[in-house]
Amino acid sequence: MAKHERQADDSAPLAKKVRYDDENPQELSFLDEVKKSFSADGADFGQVFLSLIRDKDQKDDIVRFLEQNVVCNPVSVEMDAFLEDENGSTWATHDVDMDRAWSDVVEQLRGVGFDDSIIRLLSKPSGPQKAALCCLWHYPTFATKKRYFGLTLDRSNPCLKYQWKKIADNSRVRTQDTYPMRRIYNSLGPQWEELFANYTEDIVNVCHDFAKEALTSAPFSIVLGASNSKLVRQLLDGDEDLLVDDVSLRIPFKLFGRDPCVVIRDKKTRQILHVIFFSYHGMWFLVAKDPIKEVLLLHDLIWNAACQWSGVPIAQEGFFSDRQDAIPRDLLRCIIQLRHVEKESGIILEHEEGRQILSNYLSRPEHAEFVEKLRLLPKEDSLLRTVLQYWNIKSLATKATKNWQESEAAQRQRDALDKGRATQATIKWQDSEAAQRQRDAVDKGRATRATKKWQESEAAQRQRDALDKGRATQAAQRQRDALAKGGAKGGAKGGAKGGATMATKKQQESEAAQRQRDALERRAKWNAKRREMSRIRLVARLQAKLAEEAELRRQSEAIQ
DNA sequence: AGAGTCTCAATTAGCAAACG
DNA sequence: CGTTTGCTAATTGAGACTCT
Repeated sequence: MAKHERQADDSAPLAKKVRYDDENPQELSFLDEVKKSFSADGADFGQVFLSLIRDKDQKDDIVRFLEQNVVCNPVSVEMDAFLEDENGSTWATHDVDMDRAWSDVVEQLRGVGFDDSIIRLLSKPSGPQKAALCCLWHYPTFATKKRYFGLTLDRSNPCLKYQWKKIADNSRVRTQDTYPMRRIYNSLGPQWEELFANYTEDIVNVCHDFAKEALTSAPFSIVLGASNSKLVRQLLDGDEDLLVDDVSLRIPFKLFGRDPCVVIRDKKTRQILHVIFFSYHGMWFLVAKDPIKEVLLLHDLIWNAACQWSGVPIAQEGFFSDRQDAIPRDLLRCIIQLRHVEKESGIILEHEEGRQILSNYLSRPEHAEFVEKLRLLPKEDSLLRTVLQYWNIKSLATKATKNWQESEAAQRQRDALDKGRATQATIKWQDSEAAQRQRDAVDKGRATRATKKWQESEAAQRQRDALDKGRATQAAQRQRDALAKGGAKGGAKGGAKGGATMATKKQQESEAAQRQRDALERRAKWNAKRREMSRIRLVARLQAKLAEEAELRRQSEAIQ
């Protein structure tokens, strides 16, 4: 501790800061950073975005559109409260108009063949029916705490969490899935056909109508993901009364092959009715596609402008841009997440897709050898699991180094493991649910070994061999001991007199059975006592050890 | 003397934490 | 997530050991 303070007193960072302050009295704000990056201008994010628009008339139209009042019925409930209601049998209410619209959709889906087992997997839009901003996502997955009767703005899902964190208050935001059916994530999309066969078209139509209603009832929208980007243009292009007008921007890249903004006009009056932004899906921020700084900045700009114009408070102006350094760690979280889905569904992620997600990581020269091995992996084997195992090998290598073993982290782990063992040995822990689960597991293990399948398995054979080996070792040891003692002692064992007492009368038989039962009972009592004693000894041993180490630490600290 | 316990080995399953 | 260590308990069985 004192060391740290001394380091701080060395005032190296302080000196640097003073120098920095002298040269640069004002640190670059995030808005300035965005402006500089796109050579743009403006006093806020909305103005900066407008300054990027190439067509002057289009820009003026948008400015006129922005002067209109935003009509909205914000919700007044806690929008994530539904996550706590684990056994609810219907969807949480945010807004009565939305409830009406939603039950209508549910009825339509029921009408085209959905039964209750599928209905409960539907995810209802969050927020008001009449919203200032609409965030349109693609479809919900099983990566959630609330799989039945869930809502779209679900912060227990890694992707939706991005919206939850970016936006401080979603009460004016309608967050909706184009396809509200919970499906296992797949690169090919939801694949309705396999589930709904002949009804697919009807179902898709219901979803599309609802999605279109969401977009056309809000003045501003953010549409997420490549599939949605294509679909939304299609839906609105197909409307006779509407005109989709691309907004050309002065930026050096495209999103989904286009500019990330369109305005929707009334075909007759050419008046702007909606402004729609396109954004990468949350998954894009999770995986290690090389995150070009400008793309991240543009996402912040789009979301900030959309929020500003619709009167929605932003939590972090630079939320997407600031994530850059977090990507390596998030890649692992992402893989764990995907592996979780694999295990749950039993469906293995396509190797090609996995390679894409990992492309950044795998392209590093130190992994070349591993990449070669990965190429040979049979396609029915999980790529994710293989990668995790690879990571695990590296983790073991680290732990095998003297450096790690002597580190504080290693000491922390040793202490923690001791502490864990001590808690497991306490009476309190043994009464806990975890202990019960463990006991159940022991039973389960026993049951497994009782099966014919296990007994005929290779593992069982290995066990039998090991037992034989153990016995042989013991026999050899005995022989050596006997020889060492001089051999004379080895006595005649008692003869086999078992058969002689074979009962001839029923009474004798029952008495023998009784004796046997008594013996078993006595044995059980003894066992229990023995377990209790060993438990007490263990607790004492561990506590003594912990106390000893604590004392040592105390002493060494005192010396320092 | 006889009842009860312990020993060797590997395996089942779970828990406590750490790392990648 | 997957893997590690060292603990919980049980199983196999024969022989040695301990307690009553």
